[in-house]
Amino acid sequence: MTKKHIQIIEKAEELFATQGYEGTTVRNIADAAGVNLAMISYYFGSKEKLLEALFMERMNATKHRIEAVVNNQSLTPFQKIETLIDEYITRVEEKEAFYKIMLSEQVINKNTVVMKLLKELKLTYARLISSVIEEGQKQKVFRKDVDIVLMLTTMTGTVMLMLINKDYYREFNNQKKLPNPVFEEQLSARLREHVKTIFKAHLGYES
Amino acid sequence: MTKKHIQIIEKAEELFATQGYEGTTVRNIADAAGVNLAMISYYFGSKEKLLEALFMERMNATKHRIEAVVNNQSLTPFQKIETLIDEYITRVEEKEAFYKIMLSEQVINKNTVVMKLLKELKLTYARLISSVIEEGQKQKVFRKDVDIVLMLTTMTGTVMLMLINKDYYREFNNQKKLPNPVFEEQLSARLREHVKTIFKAHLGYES
Amino acid sequence: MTKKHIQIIEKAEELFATQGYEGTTVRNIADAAGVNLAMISYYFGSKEKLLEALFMERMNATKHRIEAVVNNQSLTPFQKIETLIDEYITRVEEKEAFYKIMLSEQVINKNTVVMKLLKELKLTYARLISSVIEEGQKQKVFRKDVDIVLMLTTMTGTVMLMLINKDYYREFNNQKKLPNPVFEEQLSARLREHVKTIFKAHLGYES
Amino acid sequence: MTKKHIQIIEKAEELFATQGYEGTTVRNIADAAGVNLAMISYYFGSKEKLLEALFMERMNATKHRIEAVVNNQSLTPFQKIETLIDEYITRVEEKEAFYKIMLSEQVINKNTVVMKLLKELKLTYARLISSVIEEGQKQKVFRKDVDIVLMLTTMTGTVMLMLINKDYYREFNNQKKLPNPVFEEQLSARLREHVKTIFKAHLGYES
DNA sequence: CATGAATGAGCGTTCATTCAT
DNA sequence: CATGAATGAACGCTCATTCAT
Repeated sequence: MTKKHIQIIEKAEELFATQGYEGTTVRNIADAAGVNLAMISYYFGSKEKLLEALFMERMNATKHRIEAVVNNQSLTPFQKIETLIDEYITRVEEKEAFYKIMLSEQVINKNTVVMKLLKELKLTYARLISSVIEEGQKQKVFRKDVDIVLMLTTMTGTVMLMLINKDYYREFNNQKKLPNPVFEEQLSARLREHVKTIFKAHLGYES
Repeated sequence: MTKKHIQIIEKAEELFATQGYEGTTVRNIADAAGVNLAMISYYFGSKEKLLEALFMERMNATKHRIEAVVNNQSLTPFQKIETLIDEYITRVEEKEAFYKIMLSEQVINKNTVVMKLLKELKLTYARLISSVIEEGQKQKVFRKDVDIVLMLTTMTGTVMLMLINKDYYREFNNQKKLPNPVFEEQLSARLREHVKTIFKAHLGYES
Repeated sequence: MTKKHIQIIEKAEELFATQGYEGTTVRNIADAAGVNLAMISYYFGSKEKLLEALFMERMNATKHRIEAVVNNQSLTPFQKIETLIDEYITRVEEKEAFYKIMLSEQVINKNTVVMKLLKELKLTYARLISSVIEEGQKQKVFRKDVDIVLMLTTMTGTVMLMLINKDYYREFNNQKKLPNPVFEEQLSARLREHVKTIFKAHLGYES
Repeated sequence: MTKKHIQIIEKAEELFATQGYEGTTVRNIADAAGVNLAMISYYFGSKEKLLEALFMERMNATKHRIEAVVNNQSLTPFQKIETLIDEYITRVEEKEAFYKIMLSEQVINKNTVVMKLLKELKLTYARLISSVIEEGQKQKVFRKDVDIVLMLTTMTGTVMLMLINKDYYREFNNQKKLPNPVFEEQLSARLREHVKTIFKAHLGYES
């Protein structure tokens, strides 16, 4: 990964998120990254491969973070769940653009390499969470009948939809005048609490 | 609305959902709808206007349904909320393609006519729900501190993400062999219950 | 020639003059004339044939006017020339649009029916003028060596270029504030005198 | 200006002159110039911009020629006028195609960049000529009341109309059998003499 | 004669990609 | 590895014309 590789990936991420994959031209990316147009094909092979590279990069980081939490022996199942929720929301906040692309790409269910990678990640993610849930069930702190995917769907769904509806949330709640960082922080806190509350109810534990 | 208008809109809906708006060509739509390429411009003016027509059509229907529920004097606030959840999920199940397009378009936050319509609809929707909530609060069956948008975000988020992750839900739960209609029905029921449970907890009422 | 025929021809004339033949669409004409789009093809056969009809109409009128002057036994050759100049300029002033189209069409030297008609008219015109010149030469009031086409070229060239450069003429001579009818009248008078002076010098007669 | 740029401009010039701007397709030009279709947009941005480039190129050359004559201190006003007439006719003979396009474009008085450039050039041209005339008037070799634009209109009109009526001139004068170069040379000489004679009469000088 | 609906052909333009240097 | 020039393919759209009614 040279410096230019990273520059290109970052600008591509930004543009794919704001204009869509199809709506972004290789020229757009080259211009934004300040590199020669032909370089993108040379470095990554194609526009599609650039998207793959971007996904690989971001998804690997995500995977490592999750594993770190799940394998952290010093945390109780309950703590792991709460940490995972926090980690997830933090990650989305840090990489908004990437998560928008991920969402878009999932809607358009093409049979691409990216989609296969994504599907694998999702299964891996669910299995890791599953192990945490089972750990909690053994310890009798979680309910028996937990629908993991449904629960994850609610988490990702809530966070994703909030991501794309942030402005509208702000408008509806008359918080347009609030400085952006303050609004973001408040929203983040509320979102975390909201998701955690849902999880608690669903898993049956009490904080 | 002639027959061909409808044909074109329906095929466009399908293709926009599966390939994205940008990923779908006017030729794709013309071929799928079995009409001449020029017809689409002839009828709708442009590809963009076709999308607008599609949104107008679908959003109007949605709006009327919601209003019917909210204005139904024979329902208690609690019943209205449950009916709205059911209506929403039913609507998404009926018009999967359209809701996928809506999701995609929201990610790419362009300043188009469609986006303006959508924003208006969302605000209208929230305001109607808001009136139901207030009604319930007056009757002291709902909590005082309810975050309407957050709640709606959870509902739409869960339903939307389930829409695009259905296959993966099935795979994770080893339900690949289940006949599709059965799976769909089970999922639908579970989803409705799940969302209603979250709402109950959030609004503070007991069924 | 029904009323609608004339309406169409007149609007077509206007549009062809201001937008060019290629730049004008059949729809433009139909809209401007307030008739159904398909009627133009039905009445005239095609866009090209409409242009032909327009040319036939205008050129016939022109031919009759010229013949009337040339065959007017009560005029001297000198009077005939002066009358022809006046008639020509009057005609151009009356039918500006048509003369613009004629000019445009001559530049694009396509082998169309229109062009053949136009060439014939030009030859007929030149032959009629020629007969007047010869008449004058026999009466020894005109020079022997007269280049008829060159002379006609100067007349039509001056009048045509003035037609398309009128505004610029006005601007250069600081007559922008002059009311349009006044400007037009002055210009017309000056143009007539100018062309007549050139003819006098060329033909060798004195007024 | 690369070789291909020039190739494209020259072929475009030819085609615009013979088929009109609207009547010429970008594909026509690409084929004629032996370049890829996309090259034209790649080099010039658009068909319109190609026309602009063509005008810029030709008009600059024209302007420089005129200025060289007007500023030539060794020439008397009378010589300048005669030289300008010769230069103009030579230029038109050399760049027939371009002058045809210029004429066509002026008829269709669109508000394009090209038209603005052209209007400027015409004013500049008139002002330069004007300075020569004034020079001659001070030296009392030219008349006091000279209508510069009318005079220029006659010159350009005569030359332009001769340009598009050359064949017809030949036919009327029974010179069809004359070899083309001979005809062209004779016509050129006659045209020059003709225009100069008109100017002499108008300006009042004697050669 | 009159017309709304329809269409094949072709328009100018843009795209991701390639390749000689 | 780096790049300006180039390109085939496809894009959305408009055109004059046709035809069933």
